[in-house]
Amino acid sequence: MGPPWWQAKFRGCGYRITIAREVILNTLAKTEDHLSAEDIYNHIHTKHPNIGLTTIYRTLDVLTNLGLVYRFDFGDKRARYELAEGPKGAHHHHHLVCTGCNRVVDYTDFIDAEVRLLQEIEQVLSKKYGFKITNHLIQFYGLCSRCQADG
Amino acid sequence: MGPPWWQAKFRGCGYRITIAREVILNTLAKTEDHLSAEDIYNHIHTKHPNIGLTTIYRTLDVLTNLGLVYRFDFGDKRARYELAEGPKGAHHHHHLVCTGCNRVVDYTDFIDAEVRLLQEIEQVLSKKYGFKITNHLIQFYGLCSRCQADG
DNA sequence: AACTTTGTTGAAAATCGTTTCCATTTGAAA
DNA sequence: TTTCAAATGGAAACGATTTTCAACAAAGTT
Repeated sequence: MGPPWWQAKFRGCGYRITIAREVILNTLAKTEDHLSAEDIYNHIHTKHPNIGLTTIYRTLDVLTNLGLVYRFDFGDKRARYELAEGPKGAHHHHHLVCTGCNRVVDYTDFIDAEVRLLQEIEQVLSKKYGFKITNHLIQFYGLCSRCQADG
Repeated sequence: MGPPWWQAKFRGCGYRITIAREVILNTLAKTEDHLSAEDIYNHIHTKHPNIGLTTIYRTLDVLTNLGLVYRFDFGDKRARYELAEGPKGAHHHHHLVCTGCNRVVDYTDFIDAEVRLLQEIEQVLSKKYGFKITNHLIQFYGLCSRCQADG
């Protein structure tokens, strides 16, 4: 197998491939969670004490701009990141967010119907408002069973 | 006509009706824009120099918790607020956000289809994940015509 | 009317995720 | 290797939002 799948995309944009970037990307690839910049820092720090938090923020910016990573806001005042689907990346999903404890559930139910409708809408909106639509966001908010119980 | 429609909801929760709250609510009711806390402060400040920014933040919290106001994040690092539909409030809509200039377009196209699908999904997700769903968010992101032109 | 309880307020200070600055290091093309 | 823009870490700056705290005001209670 050749070099990691994302390196091509990297080179094409004048970006360099560095250890920090590789480590950060791998961290995101290996988790199911929705990590914040600091989460990533903590995951990495033992093995790579020389990678600073600033670099993580900068790298996440780059990755987001490249479309390799999605940035989310789940209401807990910090950005959270998720690998966009790569070759064998996670399947497309949306989020169900608990407003009580900020837990996030990924769901794929109805994804097809959602995406189908979204594409239809995108087409209409593009034309009507002259937007070039690149992305969409769907999230549901509510209370998870535990938070309902806690009152 | 009786007292403003929202006062009932207010009293029922032990909240008091104050000038600040009335002014802030009226400001939101009179605009088409998506105002930030500071925007509201600026709108108000000439006529009500005694209403501080802190009060605005606090009031917006209260209004959001009461469900009278929705809080949005359009990616410009500050919360923006919009009156929830009241008696003759704005009709239900979703947002189209320009990632270039952060302009926001309200659209109502397909709203019925969107809401219908969302309700279906909500029902399934509620059951499957034990969530009590209270809210949803749909947004499209892209470049407005002006920002496309600017390259 | 005086008192009490409790919600509300403004100003200033604190918080905290994120960015910026800047001197130094590093990747990769020539 | 030489070269040079890109990338980095640490410290300082930023900026929206929250917290603190003492003063205030609205309803109820005597």
